[in-house]
Amino acid sequence: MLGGVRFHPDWCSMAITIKELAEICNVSRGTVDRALNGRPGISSATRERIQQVAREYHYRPHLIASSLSRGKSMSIGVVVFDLKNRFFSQMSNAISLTARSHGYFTYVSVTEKDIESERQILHNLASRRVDGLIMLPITQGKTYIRELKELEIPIVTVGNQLPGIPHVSINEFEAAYASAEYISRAGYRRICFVCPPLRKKGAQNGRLNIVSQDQRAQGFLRFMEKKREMKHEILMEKDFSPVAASMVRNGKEKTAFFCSSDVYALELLKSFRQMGISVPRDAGLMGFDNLDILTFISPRITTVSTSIEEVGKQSMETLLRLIVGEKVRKTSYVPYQICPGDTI
Amino acid sequence: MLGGVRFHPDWCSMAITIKELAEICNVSRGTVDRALNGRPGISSATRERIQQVAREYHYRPHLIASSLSRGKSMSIGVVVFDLKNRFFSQMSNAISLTARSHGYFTYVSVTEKDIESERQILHNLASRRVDGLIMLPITQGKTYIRELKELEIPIVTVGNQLPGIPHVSINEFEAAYASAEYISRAGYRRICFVCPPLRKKGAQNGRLNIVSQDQRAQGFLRFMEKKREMKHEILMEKDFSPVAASMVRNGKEKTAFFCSSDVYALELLKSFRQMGISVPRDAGLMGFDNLDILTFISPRITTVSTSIEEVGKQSMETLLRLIVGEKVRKTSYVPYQICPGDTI
DNA sequence: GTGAAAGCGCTAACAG
DNA sequence: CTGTTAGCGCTTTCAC
Repeated sequence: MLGGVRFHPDWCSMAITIKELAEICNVSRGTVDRALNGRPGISSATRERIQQVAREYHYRPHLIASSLSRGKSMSIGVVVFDLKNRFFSQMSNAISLTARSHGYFTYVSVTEKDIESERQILHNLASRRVDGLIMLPITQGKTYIRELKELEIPIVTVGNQLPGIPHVSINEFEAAYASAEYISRAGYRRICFVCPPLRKKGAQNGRLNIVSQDQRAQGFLRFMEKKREMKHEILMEKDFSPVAASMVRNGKEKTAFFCSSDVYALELLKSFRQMGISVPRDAGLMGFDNLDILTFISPRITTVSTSIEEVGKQSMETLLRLIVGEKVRKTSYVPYQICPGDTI
Repeated sequence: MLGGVRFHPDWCSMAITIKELAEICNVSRGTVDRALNGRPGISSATRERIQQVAREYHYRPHLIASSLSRGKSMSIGVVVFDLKNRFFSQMSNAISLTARSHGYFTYVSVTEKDIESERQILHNLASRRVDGLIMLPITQGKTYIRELKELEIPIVTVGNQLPGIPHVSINEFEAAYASAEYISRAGYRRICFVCPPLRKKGAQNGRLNIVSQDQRAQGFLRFMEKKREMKHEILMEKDFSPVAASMVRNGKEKTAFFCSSDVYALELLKSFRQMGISVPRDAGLMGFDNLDILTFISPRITTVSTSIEEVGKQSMETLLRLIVGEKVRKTSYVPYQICPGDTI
């Protein structure tokens, strides 16, 4: 490009810049900017002439330069455990769509439940100057929250909560409470709550964030406090199936297994089947999340629908509000719904 | 920050820049750059001093500025139909992980099988100057491929193929051929191939890319050509379940339904159950993809495992090779494996 | 309505 | 070993 002149639109393979366009059109860069970005203060004649030339030369705006200059990257970071879990992928899907409809693109990254990875990802995203962050934190604790605040980036959490940081999720507590109530109404006198090991102090120095699971447990327990006449247990072994099976075999009353996730319910159903225990004949079963794979399972597992797409959408909308400086509610709840099935 | 001086590390909330660090340390920006980015030509004494100050002031590199200056964004675009489909989300998960292990972050965006969205996304990502692109194209055709080439960005496709563009996937043709063979060996004399409507010229002007599904069909047909004594049909109605059911009821021979996706197999199994048709007693059933939800389904559906994570990983690795300018194979195949189940 | 110029924060080539 | 300087491509302010 000697002398700063381009001879043919398709001649040179390198991307054309605003500066070159300016030279070609014999105007200043400012004018090109006005023409291409719909800014005022330009005659429609020159505007169209410039737009025409830009098209001919396949001009492509350089969003990195633009970001640097405007101090906005138009990108947001999404940080989740992984995308294998349907819950997270469906949510990311909704986030990505909502973001794009507002001109934002999403960096999606997965922590694999590793605290150090999470830290690195967050810092990297901060360095990339994302305009906001939606995260499902695995970490918790004061130090961690301070670290997040020091990023000075608008953050919305989903799933697990972090005190002082805006949060979108279903009302886990209420949903679990209502589910227990639902089971009780169905006539069961004994409920066993199946959940992953909570407050596992050992792993990763007890910093793992399991607030969400914990709230489900709390909701369940609250209902049980009200219904003193009912029996309840909590099963949080890693290998819960054999224990559950022996409860079914040795218990006098028919037990309903209320699982804090559909995944556990599926596990249990599978093991029960292998052991010759029939659901709901020998035991009740209820899940949580209404994963879409349930439609293929028979018997239809009773569960709680948590409209995960809505969580994704609302978290993004909340984040956008934070980005433009509006105040937002610290916690927004998305509706849940009990989905009757054949197992309760 | 009057006079360009910062008094306290924690005093000012705005991020500190390399220029300010230079002033504080009484060195030049070049030296700070050398210290912070491990470049040679600096004494370890000043390096450590600068690093120390950078830490005190919570210096955070500005990757946007860095990208602009170096002409590399260290980000790559991932473009898929959606993340609801397990296939895509598992792949994106692997891509994201592999990318990060090489310092790249991934913009994940979903087209929802809309040609116009796909175009917009690609152009936006190009404007963001992603260093590479992994995509599962919905579009096909010469014009489209030219458009992709004009982006002048390294591209790797997965799933659907595009002539002339590097591609990573399983060998659909071979896998389908082998599956048909497997079914035949199991003693079936009649196979019905269930797939989505191929060559659907109507929708989106026939530009929809269904190469992947097509290759599965071709593999099936090739085997059938060899085995003239066997009967075969192809079922590609939208509402295939009733048709399949009537085939089971009216056919003289036991039919195996070979579905081009586990999703169809699941659908069929469900409908069959509702209609009192038992698998594999009344009909055989084979799927494709080995979706992980199959472990929860009984009977265990016979299927083909396509190690989708491997596709994600390899596509990213191929892309990285393209980015550094290495030559790559136009097509790399990832191994497939037949997963015996109880339905064939 | 248009032009000129000073950034945005970092990199890299060159001079000392 | 360290400093200087000219970009990277776009935005924005202020003159004219």
